[in-house]
Amino acid sequence: MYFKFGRPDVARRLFDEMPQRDVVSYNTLIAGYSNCGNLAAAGEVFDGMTERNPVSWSSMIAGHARRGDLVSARELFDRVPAADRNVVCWNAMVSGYTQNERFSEAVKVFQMMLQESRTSVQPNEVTLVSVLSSCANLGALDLGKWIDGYIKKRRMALGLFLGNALSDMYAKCGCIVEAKKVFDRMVEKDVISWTIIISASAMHGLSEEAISGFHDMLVHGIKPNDITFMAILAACTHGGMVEDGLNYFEMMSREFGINPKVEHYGCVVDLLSRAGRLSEAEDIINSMSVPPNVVVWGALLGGCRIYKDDARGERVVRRILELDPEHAGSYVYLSTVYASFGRLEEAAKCRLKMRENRVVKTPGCSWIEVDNTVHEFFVGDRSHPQSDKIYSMISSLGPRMKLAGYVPNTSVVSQFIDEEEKEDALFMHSERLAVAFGLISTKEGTTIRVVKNLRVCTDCHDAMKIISKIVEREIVLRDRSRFHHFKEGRCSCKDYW
DNA sequence: TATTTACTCT
Repeated sequence: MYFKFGRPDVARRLFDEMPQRDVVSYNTLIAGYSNCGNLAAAGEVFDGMTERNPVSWSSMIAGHARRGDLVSARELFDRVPAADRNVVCWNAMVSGYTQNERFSEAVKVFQMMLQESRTSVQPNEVTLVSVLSSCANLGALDLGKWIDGYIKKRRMALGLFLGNALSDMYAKCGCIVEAKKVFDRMVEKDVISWTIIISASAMHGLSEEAISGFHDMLVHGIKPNDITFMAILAACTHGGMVEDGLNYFEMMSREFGINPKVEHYGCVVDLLSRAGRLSEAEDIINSMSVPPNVVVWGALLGGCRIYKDDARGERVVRRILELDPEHAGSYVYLSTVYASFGRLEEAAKCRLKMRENRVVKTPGCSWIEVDNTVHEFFVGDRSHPQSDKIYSMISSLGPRMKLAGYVPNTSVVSQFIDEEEKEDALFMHSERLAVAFGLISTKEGTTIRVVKNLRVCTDCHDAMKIISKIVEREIVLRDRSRFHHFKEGRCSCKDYW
């Protein structure tokens, strides 16, 4: 109780004054310290215990995981005596990885658990919710489907948590129909269930469905929250429905009393910027009720890049670098703009600054699930065991793609861009590697599903359209914010993204 | 006394 009031000192005094202390009193103290992030104190108490139970262990594991220290969490987990390693200990480890975006590790631990669980513990709802969340992030549809089967086999109830996690997994793995089926099967639905469906429609470019989902939700008496509005704004952005988006943005505070956060401004600025309404977007930033962050300015910068508004772009970059001198996107943008004008000296200065400030770009990474295994590819990756086959598949596609009308993006700019960019151009983008691997390792005609950590570039987007046509395969590519369904030379996003 | 779902830009 005193921990909840932010008074660990009082809690500790009470503990020290107790006439006798059992394992429960120790555990309470550990949980208290660990909840308020004081792992040093928690560890001291833990180390001093003569007798521990699963509660002591899981509190410690969860405490470290919450602070992002997965190494310590895992060390503790590996030290848990077999007799104490109950389902909550496993869950603390799986959810620890999930919450720290270490999705593959979460899946690995879950698979370890299944190995052991034949004799001892069985996964429960909490385990499955965490693993499903990891599957959703990884786009691991096979494992997700397996878990769906497991839920059915064990006749587990589809409560709010499990139903939402399952529905979201299907949505993020590209199966929006399945996601809706799960949603329909759920007896009880909350704001999260509805938000998942709205956001799923948005991700798949089904703006109308997202909007009708929003209104259905209101009819069912569920109040939208701030995240629901993020989903509906994203739907408008992906569909290019600017006026609708602006209306929902206004409705949010006027009708639902939700004050826009910096995230909502991010959505609206993105909405306007992608549609080319750059000065309106800039006006919004300059009149925001909360200070704009790098994300908001970054959304406007994206618009400046698409619509080649260099003057505004320069202004925006200056604001971004004030907030984050290491903002990689700004430097890349600047060097491209300078180079396109032939201002090579400025471009070179820009590269120098990047090096001085140790700017690190997030490397492009894509992954594909084949036979229950997630295969990961980075830009220009040659580390995959089947690398030779992958690259020869790509080369063999080349001439066929050109015949079908594919023109690689060899604009003048590419000669002047910085070294890293050049590497990108020379090496293969990760999504092509993943798709090529899919082509050589799956049956003819099956859909290829790839997930990418960044947005797909125009060149790869063109390439994917052509590939889908010449190999007669559907390619489903999930990028950072949405799905592209490539089929017969076309993309579901209608080239607006 | 311990563990669980949706989230803006590059």
